[in-house]
Parts: sequence; C-alpha cells; structure tokens
Amino acid sequence: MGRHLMKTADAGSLSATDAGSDVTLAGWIGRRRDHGGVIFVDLRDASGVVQVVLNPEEEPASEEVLHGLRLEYCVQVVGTVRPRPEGTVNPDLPTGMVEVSASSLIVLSESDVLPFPLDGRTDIDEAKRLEYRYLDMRRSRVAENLRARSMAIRAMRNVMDEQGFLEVETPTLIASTPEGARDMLVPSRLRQGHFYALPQSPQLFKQLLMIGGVERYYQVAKCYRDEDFRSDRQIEFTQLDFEGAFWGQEEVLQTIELVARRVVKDLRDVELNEPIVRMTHAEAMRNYGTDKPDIRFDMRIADLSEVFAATEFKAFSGVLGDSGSVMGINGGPLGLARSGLDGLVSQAQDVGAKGLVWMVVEEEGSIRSPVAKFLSEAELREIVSVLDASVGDTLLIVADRTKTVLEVLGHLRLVVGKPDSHDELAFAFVVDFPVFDVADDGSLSPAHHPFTAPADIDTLINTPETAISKAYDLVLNGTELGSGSVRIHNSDMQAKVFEVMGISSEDAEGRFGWFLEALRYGTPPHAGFAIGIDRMVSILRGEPNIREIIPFPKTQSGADPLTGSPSRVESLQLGELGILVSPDVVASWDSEPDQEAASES
RNA sequence: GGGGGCGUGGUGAAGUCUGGAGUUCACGCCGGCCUGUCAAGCCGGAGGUCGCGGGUUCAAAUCCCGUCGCUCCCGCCA
Repeated sequence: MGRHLMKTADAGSLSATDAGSDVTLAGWIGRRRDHGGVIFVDLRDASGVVQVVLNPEEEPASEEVLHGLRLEYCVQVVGTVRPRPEGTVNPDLPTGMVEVSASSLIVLSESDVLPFPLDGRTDIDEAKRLEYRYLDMRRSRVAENLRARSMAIRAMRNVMDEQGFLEVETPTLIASTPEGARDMLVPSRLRQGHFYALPQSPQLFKQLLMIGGVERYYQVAKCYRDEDFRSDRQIEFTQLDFEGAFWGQEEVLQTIELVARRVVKDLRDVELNEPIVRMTHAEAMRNYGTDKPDIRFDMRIADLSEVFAATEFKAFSGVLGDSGSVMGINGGPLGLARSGLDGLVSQAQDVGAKGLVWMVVEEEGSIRSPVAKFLSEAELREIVSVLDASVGDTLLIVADRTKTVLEVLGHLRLVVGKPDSHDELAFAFVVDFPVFDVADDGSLSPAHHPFTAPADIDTLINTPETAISKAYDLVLNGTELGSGSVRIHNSDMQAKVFEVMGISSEDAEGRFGWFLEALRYGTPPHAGFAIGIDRMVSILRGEPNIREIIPFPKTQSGADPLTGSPSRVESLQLGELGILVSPDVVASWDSEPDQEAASES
C-alpha cells in the first residue's frame, strides 16, 4: 500500500494478528476520552470502531488539535497497531484486543455540534432523524439496516442468477395500469395535458417480456402507489419482481422458497429446513380469520355453531337462526382481570362485533362467564371440549354473521396471541384466492388485477362470487410479503375476464388493446411473483416499520423532512407542462406558515 | 375522510390528571482540572416564547377550543 492512500486499513477489521503493522485510518470520532495528557479516541468508519491512543509526548499533532477534537470530526490517523496493555482489553468491542498508537493525526473536516446524539442509547424523534438522515445513518441501527438490506438484495440476485433469470429493467414512466391503487402521475411536457404513471408494479412489462421470449425475468423494482401510509407502507417501495414462462404456480412457489431460504440464511444465519406451509385462502379465513395468518402460534378459530344448534341462549340462537355463526378461540392462560376482559370486549366491538362472550375455565372445571347461567351444562362441556380448554384458559366467543365472526376473532387472536418480537419466523403460502371480494351488500370487487388467471372460466362467468383465481400470497409472521399469480396467456380469455370484471370491451380495447394484441402472438403460459423487500428485511431485522429499512423514507404525510419534498414549483415550470394550480389550492397556501417554496422564490 | 397517542433548553425524559415563580434528572455544549480510559472522571457555567393561535382564570406547560407537525390504527392499499 502506498503512502498516498488516504486509508490503508478498516478500523473495524483490525485484530491481534495486525499487531505491529503500520496503518493509515480514516473515519469519524465516535467518542473521545481526554485525560488531559493521553487521549483515547474511538475511531469509527464503515467497518466498525477501533480505539486510537493519542499521546502528545509522541507528537501525533499539536496540543491544540488534539484537545480540540470533537465528536464526528472526520480525521485521518497514521499509527501502529499494538496489543492493548495488560488489563485494558475491552471484551465488548470486536477490535478490543488492540489499539492504534497514533504517530500523526490530521483533521480532514470539522463537525458542528450535532443536532442529536449518535450513541444509539436514546430514541430520537423520528422527524428529527429524517431531517438529518445522513447523520442518523452513522448510527449503528440504520447503518446495520442498510447493510442487511444490501445483503438481502444480494442474496436475491444470487438465487435469481443461479436459476438462470435475466435481470431486465422496465420503464418507470408508463401508461397507467390497473393495480387497484391510485397512480402517482408525472405530467408530460411534450404532450401537454397527458400524464405518465409511475408503475405500481412492472406487471404488464414482465408479461411482455414473457411474450418476448425472455423465459425467466427478474428485477429489483421500485414501485409506487399513491395511497395512505402505514408502518409497512410507503408510496414508493422496492420489490423483487420475477416471472417465468412455461411456469405454473408450483414453479413460482418453489422459487420463492429458494429466495426466502437464502435471505433468511444470510440475514439470520438460520436454515429453513421445513417446506413453507401452504393453505388455501378459504382455510386461512376459516382457521385464522385473515388472509395473512400469523402461524407462529396456533390458536385456531373453532366453529361452535353445532354446539349451540339447539341453545336457549337468545344471543346465540338468534344469530344461528339467521344463518350466522358462533365461533371461538382458546386464548390460553391469559390471566386477565375483569378490566382486561372488558378491554377485549370493547376491542371486539371496535372491529365490528356486537359483543364478545368471554369464559374462564376455573379450577374445579366450572366456567366463569357473564353468560354461563344462560348455557346448559352440556353446552359448557362441549365448549371446553371443542376448544380443547384446560384449567385457566380464557375462551373468547363471538356470534354474528360468519364474515364478522371471523374478522373479529382473527383480530382478537392477534391481540391475545401475537408474539412481541420477530425472533421466530413463520412463512406461509396462501393459495386459491377468490377472484372477487364480496362486500356486505353483496357487490363484487376484483381482489386482484385482471391479468390473473381464473381457476375455471365457467365458474367465473356463472357464479363469479365463488370463483377461485390462480393467485397466491407469501406471508411472514402475519405480514403479507408479496403476491403473485398464474397469468392469463390467451387473448380471448383475457377479454372474457375483462368483461366479467366490469371492464367493457371498448374500455379494454382503449386501454389495453396493445396488450390484448400482444397476447395473440404465441404467448407462453407464465406465472410470477413480487416480494416486498422493505417489509421482508424489516421483519428479519425485528424493526417495527419499513422506514428503518429505507435509506431515505418519507413521513406519514408523504414529506421528506430532509429535502423538503414535495415542493411547489415555479409557475413558469408549470406553464411548460400546461398546468395551472387550482385557485383554491393557491389560496390555501397563504395560510400555511411554513413552506419551502415560498422562501425560495 | 375518521379514531387514538405524542409535541417541555441542542437531545431524551419527569412535571400536565388535581392550575400557583421555567422546577427537576440524564446526555450534549462551554470553561477548568486530569497520562490507561472505553457511556472516562471531578469542579464550575451557559442554554427553554413548554409546537403555534385563541379562550377561561387573579394566575395556564397544566383546563377548554382551534390549528400545525410526527406517529399508530380504520377507511384506502391485490
């Protein structure tokens, strides 16, 4: 290594075997311990931290420079790696066996006093962290998350490469495609009054790639959906998107398994030996009350309608007579006081239940419950039997329309059973999704985009409300990680599906005529998937939201506190686009106290 | 669009329920001392329009109304 190099070693990589070697380090002052004479500095770079010893008697720099060192100064240190003296080894530091004795120190760049500490011991307000994200990512939490994200994407690319996939970039300025969500729009200057949409997914392009003879495609794709934010939703996010020709569902699920195994291995150093559990959408709903079941814990929903077929209890008999259901879960030994049980009742009501019956199995086998006196001995025995209840267990029972019962119990199941960490991982495939969601009023709305192949076209046409599609989801710990489907590869079939979904043939021709035509040129059967990378990494990292995994995320209101986006633009710029901001909107600006654009103009 | 939580020196928190002097704690910052620490230590000091606006009151960080920001959730989002 020549002397001209700004650094010859990484701080975090030094170990006892480097003792005696001369190194040039460069990084930031993470901490300083100034004893008046000798000064210890924790020098941090991207690789980690090492202790640098500055002794003025050895003249690494002037007294003024040495005692003037402050947190996060960017410095270069030339010195010698040496074992730490007896009794001063730091077992908490990976490089704690050694230290670097400095022969010279140069301040490359001073730092202002920091807006918040970078020590990782305090939870800084997130808006502040995002405003100074470049400092925030010097902290180990974000730095490690960025590395994990990189590792995950590398693992995905490795699997894809090994499986013979071709990485293809698809455009991000496209025509609006129907994915269900609101499109992010970009105005066109060359065709005023026209707009590009940012892709919600590369859906139609990857299908075109299949038609184009690319048999296996993948992409680490930025996707955009202009909907409200959640802890696991941002308007822009990243997916591993892939598609295979001459493929059906089985090939897709097996590929997902390869990806999941590799990512979990690389990020958690855990081998997933068991095949990923598969269940149908109907099974998921019946057993867990949701299409994204958290199967780290069992606690299945049990149907108690049989038990109460002839009950005297009006709250139950009324519902059953109205073709509803009575179902329950065994919450296990919750040990809740009356107030806690009442809390569950109000939570059940919050999600739509008229009420919730709780029961606690008492020592001598009797049942404590507000409704116990309305139920027969036989019914109580049957409840205990069906729910496989033991002494101390809390049973939760809901009677209502079947859909409501499942929703409520699915919610309560999470409330009482969901683990509070992601130490354990439970993947699941949910397959055989219905084509339509049935609303309370019986109306149908498509559950998936219209390019999803139906399991059976006749069923779709004759009884659409019961039709199954060849669509499937990947779920991890109760979070939907991604979705995919077998696609329609036949133009006539595609036209029929458009029709059933309520898209008129004129409308379909106008918006997707080009795609319907493409399907007519020997389209191979194909299927694919997309995995949400931000979500997957956030769960594997045990982070509570995907912002921790995204380098520069936006706040819940869609703003970036660092750069000030979204911002107003000059009217000149709008003029070129043929755009005039509505007078109402302009008027509302006057009442806003704090606007970036206002001060820039 | 709706519901909940939060907003107090640079940072994090306590104080707010039950109104009574900008009070407290930790970190950071400034100055001094200090040659083996590693969240270094010791002594001293500075620093706040309690998010903003209005109201109630003799008196508001505290109660009320509004508003802004952040966040969690419902709707929305395959």
